[in-house]
Parts: sequence; C-alpha cells; structure tokens
Amino acid sequence: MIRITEAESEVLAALWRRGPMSFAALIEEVKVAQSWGDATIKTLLHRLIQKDAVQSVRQDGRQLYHPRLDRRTYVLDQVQALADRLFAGDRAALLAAISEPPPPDGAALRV
Amino acid sequence: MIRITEAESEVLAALWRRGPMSFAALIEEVKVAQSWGDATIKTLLHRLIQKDAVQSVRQDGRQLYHPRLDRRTYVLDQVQALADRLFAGDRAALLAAISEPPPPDGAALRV
DNA sequence: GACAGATGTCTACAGTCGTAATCTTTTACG
DNA sequence: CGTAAAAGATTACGACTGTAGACATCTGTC
Repeated sequence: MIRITEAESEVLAALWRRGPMSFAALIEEVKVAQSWGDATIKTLLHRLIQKDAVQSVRQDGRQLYHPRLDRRTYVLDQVQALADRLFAGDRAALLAAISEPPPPDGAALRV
Repeated sequence: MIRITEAESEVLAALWRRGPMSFAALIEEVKVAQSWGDATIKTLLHRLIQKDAVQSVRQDGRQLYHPRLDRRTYVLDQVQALADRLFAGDRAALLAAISEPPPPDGAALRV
C-alpha cells in the first residue's frame, strides 16, 4: 500500500490530465496549478518513480513519464480511507453525508 | 482554514461517535480504533483545542470535551479538496468517478 | 489546608513532507 | 570523440506529524 503525499498527487494529477509526457511538458502542466520550481517538480517526480507510481519510459529517443496509478483507484482509496476513519468503513454512509442538506450556516468551523 | 491532521481526526471521530465526553471516556473511545498511549491522545486533544476544533467545557464539576467541528463539514471539505486537486474542483465529477464501474482488476497499483 | 487526581502546558525526538540545489551519469548531436 | 543537454541521484533543511514523557496547576475531598 503505497502512500502518495498531497504534493506528489499534484504531479500525478498533471499526468492524469494530459497523459504520458516529457519532463518539460510535465513541468508546464504542473505549473498550471502550482507555482513550484522545476527542481521541486523533479524531486516529486523522482519520489513517485521510487514509489512505482510513475514509470519513466524511453520511447523512440524521448523520455516519457507514465502514471502507473489509475486516478479512479486513487480517488476510491482516498474516499475509502475517509469512510474508514469517520463512518466505520461504510462508504455509502459517507456519500449520504455528502448529499444531505448542508448544516445551518455558521454552525461549525470551517476546516 | 484550520488544518486537521489524520491523527487528530481520529480523536474528533471519537467525539463524533459518542458526543461530548470526559477525558477518560475519550481515551477509551479512541482506543477502540487506535492503540495509542494516553499521553498521545492527550497531545492530540490539546492540539485540537489549540486549533479551536474542540472545546473544553467544565460542566457541573466535570470536564467535557465538545467537538466544535461538524463531521459533515469536515467530510465535505475533505472531499472538496480531493475534487480540487483531481477534478478541477468539480465535486460531481468526483462522485461520478466513484460510482463508475471499477477498472479491470490489476489495472493499477493500489494506493 | 493538604493531598490525590484531573487537567493543562511544555519539552522531546525521530520521521515525513515540501521545497529546492547540486552533483553524476547518460544520451544525442556535431 | 567531445561536449551540451537531459535525466537521475544525492544532499539539504526547516516545518509539521506522530508519538510520548515530564512538569505545573487546578480542584474537590477529607
């Protein structure tokens, strides 16, 4: 069970949006959402490769980075983790909570 | 926008399950899910109070801890954060992804 | 008023994360 | 083959987290 941090997920998100890309393209795509230095993105990419969540593939002369994690799988796992913590693992209960009418305004702190 | 860590959320979860409790009760309730030492739970509770996510209230001689964060609010915020990262903020798209048929087995790494 | 237990605050310390620079190796091109 | 650019690896470093112990203060009870 590999663990993807939030910053890493931004890099994955870029790959999910555009599919396999070169490093240059990835940098650009990540920067759409995050103002990180290139070095930072490089580190995150490197960590993702270590974790086997991204694969570096040389394809006719060009290096491409492929996400090895399915976005949907990732989302489901995140949602399930939330359900585990807060709804005894009952994902349906969690979804129900999301769909309920919102609590009265100001009733609770914003997280 | 306060930030609740995962460990802290376990303490909140206990309060959400049982409602306002004494420290002793809280310890017991948290330990249902986590094998933490009392000191750890104390620290987490303290941090939650600092963040104003829990309120310590003395009620006729007894000290009670009240969650000041609504569970639903918390869940919504978490889900929204996920939607922001992966679906350009489109929560409906995220929910749709959750409801789609699962990807073929072994198609992706487990996160 | 003294003392025990409950509550609160402070300190600790290793591991992870976010953010990045630098050094090394490989590869393509002239 | 030499050299520049690309890719990969190593190192850095402060903040935050998880996990906890120690110390201080409040409070109710004898």
